[in-house]
Amino acid sequence: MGIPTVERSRAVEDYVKAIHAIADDGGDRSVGTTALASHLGVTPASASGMVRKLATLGLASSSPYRGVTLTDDGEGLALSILRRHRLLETFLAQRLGIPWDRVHAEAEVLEHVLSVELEAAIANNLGNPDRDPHGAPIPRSDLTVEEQQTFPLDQLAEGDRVRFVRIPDERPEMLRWLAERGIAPGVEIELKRREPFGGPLTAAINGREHQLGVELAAAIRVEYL
Amino acid sequence: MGIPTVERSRAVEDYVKAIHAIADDGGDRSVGTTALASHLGVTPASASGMVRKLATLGLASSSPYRGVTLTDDGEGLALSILRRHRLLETFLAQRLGIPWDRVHAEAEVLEHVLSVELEAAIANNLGNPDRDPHGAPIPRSDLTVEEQQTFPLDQLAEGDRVRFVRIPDERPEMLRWLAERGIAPGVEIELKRREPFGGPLTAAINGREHQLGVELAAAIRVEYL
DNA sequence: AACAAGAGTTAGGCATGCCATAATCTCATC
DNA sequence: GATGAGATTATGGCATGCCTAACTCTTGTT
Ligand SMILES: [Mn+2]
Ligand SMILES: [Mn+2]
Ligand SMILES: [Mn+2]
Ligand SMILES: [Mn+2]
Repeated sequence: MGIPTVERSRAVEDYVKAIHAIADDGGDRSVGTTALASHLGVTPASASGMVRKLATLGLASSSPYRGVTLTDDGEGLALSILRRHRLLETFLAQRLGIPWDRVHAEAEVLEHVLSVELEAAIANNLGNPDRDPHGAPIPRSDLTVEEQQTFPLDQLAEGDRVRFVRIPDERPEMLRWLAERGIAPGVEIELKRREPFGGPLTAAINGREHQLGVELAAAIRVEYL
Repeated sequence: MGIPTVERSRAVEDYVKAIHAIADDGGDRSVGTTALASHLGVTPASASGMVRKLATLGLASSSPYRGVTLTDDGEGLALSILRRHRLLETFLAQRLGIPWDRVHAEAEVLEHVLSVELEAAIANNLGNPDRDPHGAPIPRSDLTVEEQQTFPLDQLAEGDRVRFVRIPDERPEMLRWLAERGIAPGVEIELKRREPFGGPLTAAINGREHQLGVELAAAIRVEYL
């Protein structure tokens, strides 16, 4: 633990964030070098080197050939970056009217530069929001996160009625497609039909029917009502 | 001219800004390497090297041993950074309630990272302000700047009545001292007395008399009513 | 139990970027 | 035309982060 006083390079922060992200959706096991590397678009050798560095910085621990795990410090750093990222996205969308498909790219840069004071001011200005524009939970200032069980829309059965919870923020085209149709976290969705063989899903949303491709349906996370 | 599309390092931007700043208050002549170096806290050798680099980037032109001048491109870059800086200061102070003595440090970092879109959104959100919290003019989006003649408060004669126009943003203590007394750009000032030998000035501001040290009085720029 | 394939690591380098010291050079002035 | 302040060059150091090539583990299969 401990308040991050040290200067952390952008690369270090992005690696830590990546390790956190990969571990998180693979159910918390340790992260492989290759997965990490491909996530960041570098070679495994590079990732391996950086992992060693993260270890000396006390951010990760890795037994060679066994994968990486974040230390408590590393986990804290990851969460604090995630907090800044999501607060920024929320602020940009809500206060500056930046479309939700573009806030991610901006936040990706600003997250590495935001001062503690500014982070606090933004959180305060927004009334300490729980979720970012894409429905992702914003880590609280004590770095706890509300966990919630969600399901990908493509696993529903016909007739299921659910609420749209969240969607990844990295795919602008998807976000734009949804925005054009007024589909955003919070709306109710009823699954009408699903075509076999990777066919589209038909869903009723806001009183209209929409055809959702499999990729999209897999990206949309929902909760049961 | 031309829209800055290329990646410019933070150092490059700060050098250009420094050249602009030094040239600007010395009445536009070319800037010496040593002055530039000491302004940035590096050795003349380093500044010399960077100046050569700025020249290859088309941002500055320098005849060796004769000092540096910004090219039109360089001037444009300087002004655009200045615009971002001052928009940021205004935004932070006005929308996020950051005290005016702290906005400078934040802006100093963010100015290098702000996207064009965000700059526009901020300007728009603020209603395209003319001046930052310290009274400095904000370059317009076409990079023109309103020039205005001002005088340092310490050059006034007893009895002069003036308006506080601006104050440098780099000295937090000064700013805090002023803020505590409700003295900010826009207020009227009447010079009551000046003590000789570098003594303080007595000025009536907001219906109260204040003793202003020489340094402070020299930093405060005013216009005649 | 041996082995191959895949995952991971190490070694060696390269590129960028920025700055410093030391030595040298230039130019304006006396 | 000597001098000294200012400027430049030559070298080198350090920090970052990436790559390729070659090697070593680990593990699942046979
Ligand atoms: Mn990032
Ligand atoms: Mn998001
Ligand atoms: Mn700066
Ligand atoms: Mn200012």
